[in-house]
Amino acid sequence: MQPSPATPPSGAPTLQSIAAEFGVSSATVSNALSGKGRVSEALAARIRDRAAALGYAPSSPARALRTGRSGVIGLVLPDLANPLFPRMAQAVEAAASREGYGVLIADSHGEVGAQTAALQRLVARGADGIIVVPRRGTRVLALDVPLAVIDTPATPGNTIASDHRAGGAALARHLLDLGHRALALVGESRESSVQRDRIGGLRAALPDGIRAETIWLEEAPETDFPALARDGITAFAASSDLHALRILTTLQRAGLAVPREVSVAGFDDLVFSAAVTPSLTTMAQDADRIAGGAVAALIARIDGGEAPAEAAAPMTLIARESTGPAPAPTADHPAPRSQREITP
Amino acid sequence: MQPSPATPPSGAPTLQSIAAEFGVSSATVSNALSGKGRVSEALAARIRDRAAALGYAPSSPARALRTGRSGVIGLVLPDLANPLFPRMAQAVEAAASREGYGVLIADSHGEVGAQTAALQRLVARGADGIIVVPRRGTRVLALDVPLAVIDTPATPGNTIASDHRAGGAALARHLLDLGHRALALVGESRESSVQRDRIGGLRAALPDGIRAETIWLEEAPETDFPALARDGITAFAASSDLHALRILTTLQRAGLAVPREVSVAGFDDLVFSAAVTPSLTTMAQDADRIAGGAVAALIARIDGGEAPAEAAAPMTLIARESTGPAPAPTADHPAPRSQREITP
DNA sequence: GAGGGTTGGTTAATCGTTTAACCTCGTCCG
DNA sequence: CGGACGAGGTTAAACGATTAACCAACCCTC
Repeated sequence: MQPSPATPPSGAPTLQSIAAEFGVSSATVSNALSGKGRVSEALAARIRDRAAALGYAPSSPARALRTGRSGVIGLVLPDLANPLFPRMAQAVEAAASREGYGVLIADSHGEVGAQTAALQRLVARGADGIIVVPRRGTRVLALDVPLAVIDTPATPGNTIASDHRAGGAALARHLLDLGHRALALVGESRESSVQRDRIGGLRAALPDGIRAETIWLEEAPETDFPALARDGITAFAASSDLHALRILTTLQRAGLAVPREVSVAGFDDLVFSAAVTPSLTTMAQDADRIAGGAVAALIARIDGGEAPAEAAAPMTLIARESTGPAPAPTADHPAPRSQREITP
Repeated sequence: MQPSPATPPSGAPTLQSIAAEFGVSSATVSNALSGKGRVSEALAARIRDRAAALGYAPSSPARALRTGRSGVIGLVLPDLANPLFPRMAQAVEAAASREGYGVLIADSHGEVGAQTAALQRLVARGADGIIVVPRRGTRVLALDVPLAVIDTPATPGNTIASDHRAGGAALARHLLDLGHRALALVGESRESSVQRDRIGGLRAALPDGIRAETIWLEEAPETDFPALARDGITAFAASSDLHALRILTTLQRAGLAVPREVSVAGFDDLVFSAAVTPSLTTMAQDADRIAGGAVAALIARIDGGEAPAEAAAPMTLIARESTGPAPAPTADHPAPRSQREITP
């Protein structure tokens, strides 16, 4: 009984329709394709060929119903419009599909309530596990579904994240090395643990005697950056390239030369960062590594094992044109004395 | 027989477990919850209460298997890292979840092969339909699954899109109204039908006698924008805010005042466009409308009907600081004579 | 030449929901 | 009082894949 050319009665081929062509049972076809049961190699080969020719794909609902696994993971993001997250989404999608998983997205639109709602929707849709990038310092409620959280190493419940603190420190060192002794550290909101870590890392790496002004834009939205520069600040380090860009263009507009007179640096190496003039110096996250780690941890959890916690991924400095040597101190703005200089 | 407090034997509640509590059949519970069959209102109410209390959610694989509908749509994007698409993804997700659908994403990473591969993965995962934002002028292959395409009105097979051509024309008019008579139209690639339409719309709206230089960055990546400005160009219109930003910062760096000496405008109102100084004038897409239209059309197709084709959504001009009146012509750069001025 | 092992399958149950078809009362009407 | 009817359920079959349990040959060995 050879395969009849007859297409399956209607729609997509199923195990049954293929089985009927060969006059065998559907279990045999299943076994042949999965290589699990006992099927003669000859028959198995013919079945595989035929299945391939028909473009057979197992019905995922049927498989999901039987096995209890949907092969889909959920991804909850605070705000897709924020340029940082698409990068993460892209990396997660790539990592997941490499592992044979699909990705169901949910945007919590920045609202805390929507975040939990999104989680539940994803669970209801049958996600095997969920990756959450929590909104500003939100604690993710424990759910009875495997979870992986991308936040900061410091956050309890965090699965994997960039070492934002070390990243901040490295950026601080970069600026110190360039001779800057008066910096402005610009964040948006203290409530974001990521931003707290970045700014905190920057601060902590600055020795005493260095002038450092911390500005939270949420609290001081009208900050006059050019005025700060004229007041002696020679470098701005922002917690995001978006703010760095804002600072950069504002300084440029005010006639200040970047990086000759003032340096500017940010975080995350956003799409535009390389495109602007001067191109932005930035601390980049290794999105692929973070996403890969999150996906791996999540899958491990789905498969029952505990996740091998790899907490902090290093960030890397991308030094571009927007940072340069600190300008020579003028009489107007003497260099602040650092402790290092005082104690020889 | 009242509901026993006993939780269902294991895991999530099912129709059966609830039915058992009430001593009725699972069909009755199904009917009570869906309001379809014949169930006494009293019993139905008790069942609904209990289901709500238990947090019952129907198993989506089971439902999908039975009904042939997964309640999930796929979204294929060319490149999530490109800031234009997340906006669209966000709007699609919002519209879809409003309609009770989940969104499965797939990033084709700009590769044409990956685009078809992504489509097939999504179909295999059981997507009821797919929304595609095709990569630069790629024709989407016909699949046996409902499709909605977001490209340009001109593209065959397109479902819905912004009227990029009219948007270009409107932007051109804005610049003409400001007195500009020498423009540079800057696109990235001719292969993108969206960009062709935008630049084409700009060109077409310019009367004879207006100087207009079209620049495709893919072909002339080293274009010297400040030189163009010094050569008499007073306005740059870019097919994307990303390029507009690049032009803006390059001009600023070169010491040209925007918009006093040169105007710059772009498309899409990307995240950073309002944040830079000067803020960017831009032609914005109505992402919610496009996404909503695409989702509606797709669902209509899924439900068997033909989609009500609403082809072109208008774009809206967001005039900000980066465009202003054309500078008074100097002896060095006399205003080109427009036909309008010649024939009174 | 009977028992044991191996090979190559088949049968049937199961996952949870939906839905058409059927059944069993009680009621009402002619 | 017999039959029709409606209200309120129940039964059972499907959807398609997986998998444990079973079974029929056949081969080999003692």
